This record gives sequence, structure tokens and C-alpha cells, in this order.
Amino acid sequence: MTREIPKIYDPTTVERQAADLWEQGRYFHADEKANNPKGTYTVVIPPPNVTAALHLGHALNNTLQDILIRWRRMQGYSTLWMPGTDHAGIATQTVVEKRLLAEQGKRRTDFARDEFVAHVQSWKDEYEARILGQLKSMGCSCDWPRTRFTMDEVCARAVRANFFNLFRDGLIYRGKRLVNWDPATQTVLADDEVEHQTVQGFFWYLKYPLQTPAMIDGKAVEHITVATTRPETMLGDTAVAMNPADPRAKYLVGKMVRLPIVGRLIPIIADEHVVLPNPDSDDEKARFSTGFLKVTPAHDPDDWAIGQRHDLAVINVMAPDGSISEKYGWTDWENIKNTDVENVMGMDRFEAREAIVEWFRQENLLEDVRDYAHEIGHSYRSHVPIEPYLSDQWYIAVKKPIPNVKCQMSNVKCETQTRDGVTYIKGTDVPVNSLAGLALVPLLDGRLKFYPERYTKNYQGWLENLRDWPISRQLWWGHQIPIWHKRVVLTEKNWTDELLDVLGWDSQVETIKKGKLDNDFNIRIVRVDDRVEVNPIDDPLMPVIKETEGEYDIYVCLRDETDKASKSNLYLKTLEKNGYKRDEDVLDTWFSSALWPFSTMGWPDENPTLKKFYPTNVLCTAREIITLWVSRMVMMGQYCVGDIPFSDVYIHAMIQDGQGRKMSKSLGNGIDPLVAIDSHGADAMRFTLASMTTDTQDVRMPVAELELPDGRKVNSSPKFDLGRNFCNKLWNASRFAMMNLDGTDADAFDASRMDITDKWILSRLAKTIVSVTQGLETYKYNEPLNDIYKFFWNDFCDWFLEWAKPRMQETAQKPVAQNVLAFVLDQILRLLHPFVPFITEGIFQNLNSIAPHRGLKGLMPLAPADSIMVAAWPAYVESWGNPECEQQIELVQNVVRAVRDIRSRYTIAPAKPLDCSAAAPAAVCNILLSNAALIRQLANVAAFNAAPSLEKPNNAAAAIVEEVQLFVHDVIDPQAERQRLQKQKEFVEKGIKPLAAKLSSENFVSRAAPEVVEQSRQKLKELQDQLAAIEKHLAELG
RNA sequence: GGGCGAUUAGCUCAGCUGGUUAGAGCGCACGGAUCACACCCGUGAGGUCACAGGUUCGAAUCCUGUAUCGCCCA
Repeated sequence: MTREIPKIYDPTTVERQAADLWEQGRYFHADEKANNPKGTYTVVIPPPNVTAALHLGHALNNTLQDILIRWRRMQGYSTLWMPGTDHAGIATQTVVEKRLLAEQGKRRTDFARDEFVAHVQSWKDEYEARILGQLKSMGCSCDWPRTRFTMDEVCARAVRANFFNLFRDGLIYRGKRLVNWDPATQTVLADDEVEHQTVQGFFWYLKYPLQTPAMIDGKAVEHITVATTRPETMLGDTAVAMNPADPRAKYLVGKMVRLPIVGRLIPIIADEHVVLPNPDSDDEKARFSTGFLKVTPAHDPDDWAIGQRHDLAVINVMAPDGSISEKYGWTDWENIKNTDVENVMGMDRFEAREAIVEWFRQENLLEDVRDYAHEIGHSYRSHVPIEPYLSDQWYIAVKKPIPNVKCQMSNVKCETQTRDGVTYIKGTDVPVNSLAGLALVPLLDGRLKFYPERYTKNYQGWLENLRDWPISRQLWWGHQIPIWHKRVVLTEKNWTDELLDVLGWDSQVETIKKGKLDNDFNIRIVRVDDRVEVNPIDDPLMPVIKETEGEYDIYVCLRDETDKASKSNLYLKTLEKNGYKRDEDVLDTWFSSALWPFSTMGWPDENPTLKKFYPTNVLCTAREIITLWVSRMVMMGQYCVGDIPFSDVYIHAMIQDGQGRKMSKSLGNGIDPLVAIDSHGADAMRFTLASMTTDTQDVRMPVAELELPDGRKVNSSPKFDLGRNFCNKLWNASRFAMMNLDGTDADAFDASRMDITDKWILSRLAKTIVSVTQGLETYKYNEPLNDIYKFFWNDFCDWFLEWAKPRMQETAQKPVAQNVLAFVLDQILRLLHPFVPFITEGIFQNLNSIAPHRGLKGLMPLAPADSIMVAAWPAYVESWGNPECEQQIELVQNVVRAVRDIRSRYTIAPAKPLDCSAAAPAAVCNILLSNAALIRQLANVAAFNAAPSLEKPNNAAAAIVEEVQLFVHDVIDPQAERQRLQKQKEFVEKGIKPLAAKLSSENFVSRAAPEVVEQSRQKLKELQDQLAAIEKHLAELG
């Protein structure tokens, strides 16, 4: 049967068989009922976007998670790896829009909303299946039946509950302000969804005529000149600002300017924000400044701030698609129309820019044009420049204190300071009990840790500078905001009665009058005029007096109207009957991602899963996600569940191509994980990825086109050869072992009969177990993998297996050798399993049938396991450490290498046996003699002798190994011998030189640590002895 | 503009809290169809540790600065 094992490892078969075995055994399943004293270990997948299939970065990300999960599972924890995907609102909607346009020539608005959403839904279905398939192919041991999607019913419930709670707690509000607007997708973006790119543009210098000329230093001034990079916004200018320190200010501030094209009269105001002109300044802005700043509050964030300070009119001249339009807040349009403005109406913002510049040129009002490179925000999805745009959006207040937070705040351990009754995190404007505070406090008090540690700063800095989070998106793909709105006129009666009329039901009379709302319904009322919020809940009998009569926006939030049994459902009907309209917008994707660590576990229901597996242990992700996801997950975990969602955040590298470029579709330098699996095998891919994972922030993966056996030409990487070669070696070493393990009898093992190679390999194994385990504990991947690699390839294959070959033919040694071999191989498989799960399972199964009992009687019991997935992680046995054996074997290895070296240099056929002898101190001779068989076997030496006073025979080559003078007999080539010894002499001298210099320095001897000095002395003596021996042999050569 | 990382063999990278004769894999050269593996085995060659200062008895490692490349954030 063992003869059937193929010589070349075939991943396809083994991967399929292992996957079947795991599925049948339900080994990925996490059981909340398990009573496990060891506890739980939980990871939630950072849900991949359904926008596209997974790339190599995902392969890395998920490999690392699977390594942790498999390792902890073997350690005996109840493990849960929660899988799922993210709907990625704007990103997915955009790709589907593109596809529909390409395939059907239709735009989103050509469909009804639910029709369009159905198209996105089918895209989602397709890509979700692909993504989950990719993860499975990679061997990810997720608990698949729990797979969630950010828009499925379970997650949607959590989104609704959280939205309702935030609304109830006054943390969600409607605000009108400048937002990052994407005119292509026509939605608002959060700050971190904006990418900054350097763009080569211009500063245009536009002359604005003064209403009446001003006299400055005796000269009549008719124009002032403003510099702008966006001339089209001038249509909305409502002032020109200058710095009060500007010497011209006293003549000009307070005067009026006639805005060209539109003819609007606007004031010149003084504001310190304006940069004074200075052609020699280091500050680029000062070099380009004219001292006059056109102020367009509706189209620039800085201007917005100036507008707020000076109470300027806000005139919006653009439509949501970025075209010039009078329909969206051009408040003085009646006075403007019929001017030259008519010519630019309807133009796109960039067309309008050119037209307006041209107008200024024609009118001789264009003073100058200068090149200017500057940073422009672009949409991270549509990649068009962001337009600062005035719009109404829903916001989450991230720095507002929350009265009754769910998480433990009584023992906040970080430094705080209190101002006006609010406790802030010291040195910040972040209240400890605000959402930002909830995310920041656990970091500062050490409950939340980043690996590598340096990423802590990103997280901290971001939260400290956080602005309120706009959560509404003008999209169709996402969680629709659960707010119903109506604009009403309130008069006469007291508030509550008035509202009840408007709302149209009686059942709430008592509760509203008592100032209490039930937990399915909440309400916010905002006066239209000034957007001031009124709160009838606090004072339900407050009369509507003359001053408060007027138009109001009523916003009603329902917890979950889809829940037929809830009151929300009843309220919905009433609202609809009374003409309330549901908000069209959807929530920002991150709003649902933020809940992922517990929405997937069924929050808000208290349930056994949540109870057992929350908080999770680690979030494993890439660094651009720190702000988008990690911070918001911590915020919401604290706010919703009352505890941080994970204690560790592991940030892994970004994979670049061989030239250090990001892998991307447009560059065509990406690698599909499935292709890597097809070309090299899943384990090979995982092995390579893990071996590249150090705590650096980028890794390079040279990309090369190669042809698969089926003829496809695809991108893969030669780096995967590393993993493939390793798997093949593992396969073959195991194949060899199993050829020799037939009839292994565990009872026949006798520890007292182990030879030195057995003790040595156990000693090496023990060390490897410790280093691998410790490495994984600190999120190292490359180090543990390297340690196993070296142990397996260099110790086990190169030496132990070779030495074991003859023992397998001896009846006396065979049982001992077999048992040690079976045991060590078993332990190697276990150590490797988290990294290369498929192949280790394949071999483990074979091993189970050939040598089912692999414990070492009297030394180490091993419980049988049906799958390596649930086999116990190797235990460290301190007593196996055997420095003496290791030292002796090292000497033996060095002697063997010396013989091989001579053989190779003198081109003596490997098959030709040689005789050797050695001169060395008596103790060393004893070691050599007692291990002569090991030397003879691997150096192909026939006769071997050693004695302290042995002289070099004639015609022998000499090599110096530690304290040994090794003679390889009947090798006659004085020329080569001289060369070789000369070379070794130089090598030793190179070692002696710095040591001797050090030791002759008084400074070193007196100031360095005594043990360092002593060590150097010994090393020097050793080298000097070697040098003497080399020189002696050189002299003898003449 | 702020923060972070990288710069070590031809290539891709280790080298941790300073003390090694600076390592690995690939590639290269030479030898090898030996009964686990040629995706292999054996042997070897190959490095002013980006540059300039400093700290130290001692620096690839710590500090300062410079250069180049890259990432994140604004």
C-alpha cells in the first residue's frame, strides 16, 4: 500500500480529500455548548467586499488568520472563525452600474430602485459564492454554516437596533454642511474615503472690479485680484476677504466688489485666515497669494468657516452631478438671470471652468495664469475629484458625551481632565464617554494592543482628530435609513396634541405626555428656519406660542418595522397613512462593518454564541483598515455590547509586485489566489505567504506570467516555488518514513535503548516546539516557519533520516528507530499543520493507518486523533534538551562535512570509500570513536581511527575541525592541498585579528563584561591552535 | 504638509533587547541518476550591511543628519 504513494506531491487530490474529511468531521464547527476549561479563541473575518474576487492580499490576510485558528484549535481552545462578506455600498453599486451601462446601455436611473437593487443582489450572489469558494480552496477553517453578509437579516437587525439606539441617545443628527461630494456616484463620502492625489493645475488670477475706485497711496485702484484654482466657484462668491494686517486693508475693507459675470455686489471683509502675499516666502501659498481671497461658502471648507464667522450668504451654484445649476440653493437667482451667466448654466464644472476663464480673458479681467501642483481629493471609488458640496446629511456625533454608556467606565485608567463637568482624555477634546472616547480609552489603558506596536499611533491620532461621521449615502445599495420624515406647520395647540394630530394615533398619548417613548419609536423635531431642534419629549405640554409657530421637520425613527410582531410595524402603517416618507438614503457601509464582530453573533439578542465567543481575540487586517474598520468596531463594540470587540489587532504587510508597485487590475500585475493554487498548490501558496510575513509593512512578490498544465497563461510568482519545493520534500520524507514504518510496534519501544541520534533529534525537536509556539504567541509567522523548516529539512531529513537508514535493517535497533521516526514525523506534521493544512492532513491520515500509535512509551503518550486538525499541539518536554548530544553531533557533522569538502575539491567520486584518521585531545577522540559509525556512513569512510598522538600519514590531506586534525588518507594533490590549507589559514587569521586586537586593548579587557572577555579569550585560543595546526601541515607540504 | 517603513549576496528577504568569522531561499559554479525526494543530494563562490557624522571598549543593530524608494493620513 505504501508503495502507491506518488513520488511527486499532487496537491489537487490531497487537498480534495482533506477538505472532504474536514467537512464530514465538522471540525470547523464551533460549539457554544462545549464545556471547555481551556476557553475560547475567536476571530471574525474582516469581511471581504463582494465587489470583486479575492486577490493575493486577501490570501495573505486569511492565511494568517487560519494559521492562528488552526493552532489554537490544536491547543485545545473552543475556536470560532466567523466568515462572511461585506456589501461595500458605493463600491459594489459602482461596478454594477458600470456593468449595466456596458452590457445594456442603461443607467441606474433607468431602473426602478428595487429592480436595480436586484441586479446588485445577483452580482453579490455571484461574487459571494466566488469569494467563499476561494477561501475554502485556501483551506480556511471557517465555521461555514455561520456565514454572514452585512446586509442579511441577522446583520440588518443589528444595524437597525444600533441606529435606533444612537438616535434615541441623541447621537444621530441631521446637519447641513459642506461634505465631500462625489459628483460621479452622487453621494457623500467620509473623510477617509477621499484619496489625495497631486494634480498639475493652475492658479488663475481674476480681476474683480470695485464698485467705486479706491485711493491707495495716491493711486486710484479700480480692481482687486483674487487667485483661484477653481474659477467656476466664483459664481457663488459672497465676499472677498483680506488679512487685516494687509496695509491695503484699511482702504478696502468695507467696500463692495461687483462680481464679474453675475453682477452680484459682495463685500470686502477682514479675516486672519487670508494668507499675506510674499513672493520670497517658503510657504507656497504666500508666493501665490494676492492678498485677496474670494469667499465661496457653499463650495470650499475654508470659505465655509469664514462664512460662518462673518455671517455670509451661502449660494450653491451646482447640481449634485457637478453641473452649474440654479436649482440647488442659488438664492439670488432672480436678480442674476439674464446675465452672461446663462451661457454656463448646465455646463459640467470643468467645462464651466474653461468658459469662465475664457470670459475673463475676453473681458481683459484675466490678470495671470500660473502653474500650480496641488493635492486634490478624489473619490476612492469613482476617482473623480471631490467637490465640497453643501448638503443635508445624517451625522453621528463622535465627541458627544453619552450619559449611560453600556461599557464599564468607572475605572478608566488613562489620564483624564475635567472641564465644565465633562471628563476628557487628557490633552484632547475627546470626552471619555463619547464614541471616540470609547474607542480610545481601551487603547490608552492597555486593553487594546496593536501588533506591530507602531500602528498604535495611527489609531490614536485618527481618533483624537476625528470629526463627526456622516453616515448617509445617496445610494441604493445598502441599509436604507430607518427614518420617516414629514414637514409640518405647527400652530395653536400644545406640542404633544399637535404632534399627535400629525402623527395620527392615540396610543402614544399617554407615553408621550409622560415624556417617555417606547423602545420602537423615537422622534426628532427641527425648526425649518434655523434648524434648531426642539424637544417636546422633555416638555410635552409646552404650548406652541406665537414665536414657535411655524414649519418643522419631523423625523421619526422606528426600531424595526419589518418585525411584524413589534409596535414599529403598527407605527409604520400610521406614518404612511399620514404622509410620512421614508428617507431615500442608505447608511455608510462602515456603519454595518462596525457591528460585524457582534452582529454576526446575533446581537442585539442575548444569546449563547455572543455570550461564549464575544469579545473575540484578534482582528487581523491591513493598515488602511485601521481607521475605516478597527476604530469603528471598537467604538461600536463598546457602545452596543459594552466591551471591546477584540484585544489584539494584527496588521500585516501589503503585497507589492517585484517593482514595489501596488498590485492592481489596471496594472495587470495582480495574482489570483486560485491561480497560485492551480500552479503550485494551496499549501505552497500559504507557506510562501507566511514565510514572507515579518513585521515589515510591504513585501514584494515578483510577478511572472506562466503557463498552467491546461494551457492557460496566467500571472503567478516564482516565489511560490519555495512552498512547492517544501511540500514536495515533506511529502517524500514522509513517503520514505512510511516505507519503513510498516509493523511499528509502540510497545517495542525502549527509551533506554535510544542511540545518540534519537536523543539528538528529540533535543532539537524540543527546541523547535518552544520557538514555534512562542513565535506564534507574538504574531510571528516567518520565524516559526523558518524554525520548522530548518528542523525538518536540515536536522531531520539531512541527518536523522540518513542515519536511520541502516538502523531499519537491524532487528535490534529497528523498533527504537521506527518509533522515534514515527513520533518525530508526527510532531513535525503537527507543528506544520497550521501553515500547510492539506498536505499535513494527507500524510497524517496515511500515518494513522500505518503507525496508529506514535507515542513514545515511557516518554510521551500521544492520544490518537481522527484528524490532525484536532490532534494536540506538540508539548514541550524540557528534559529532552540535551546539549551534550547536540555538541557531539555537531562535531560529527563538521567532520563529515570536512571529508565531503576534500572529496569534492579533489574530485573524488562520492562512491569511492576513503580511509580517515584523526588526532585530537583524548576526550574528543572518545567522542569520535564512539560515533565513528555515523561518520563512516555519511562521509563514505571505510576505516576510521582516532588517537591523541596520531601523526598525519603520507599522502593524506589534512583538515582542521574544531580541536580535531582530520586526515583523509591517500589523497595526493599537494597543489590543491596547499591551496585549501592556505585558504583556511586566511579564514582563521581573519577571525584571529579582531579578537587579538580586542584582547590587547586595555579598554576592552577592563570595561567589557567579564564573560565576554573570557569568551573572546577562549575563542582566540581555539583559533590560534587551529592556526598552528594548519601552519604545521603547510610546512610539511613544503 | 504630518506619520511610518525600507535601503544587508545577482534576486527576494532574515538578522529581536549592541559582542557571530553577517545568514536563508532562489540564482550561479563544480560533482552526483545512491534503492524518499532532480520540485533532489553534496561541495563551493559571492557582502565597505545606502551615505555622512556621533554614542560605546565594541555598531548591520542605538542616536543625529542626508539621499533614494514606498505606504498611510491630511
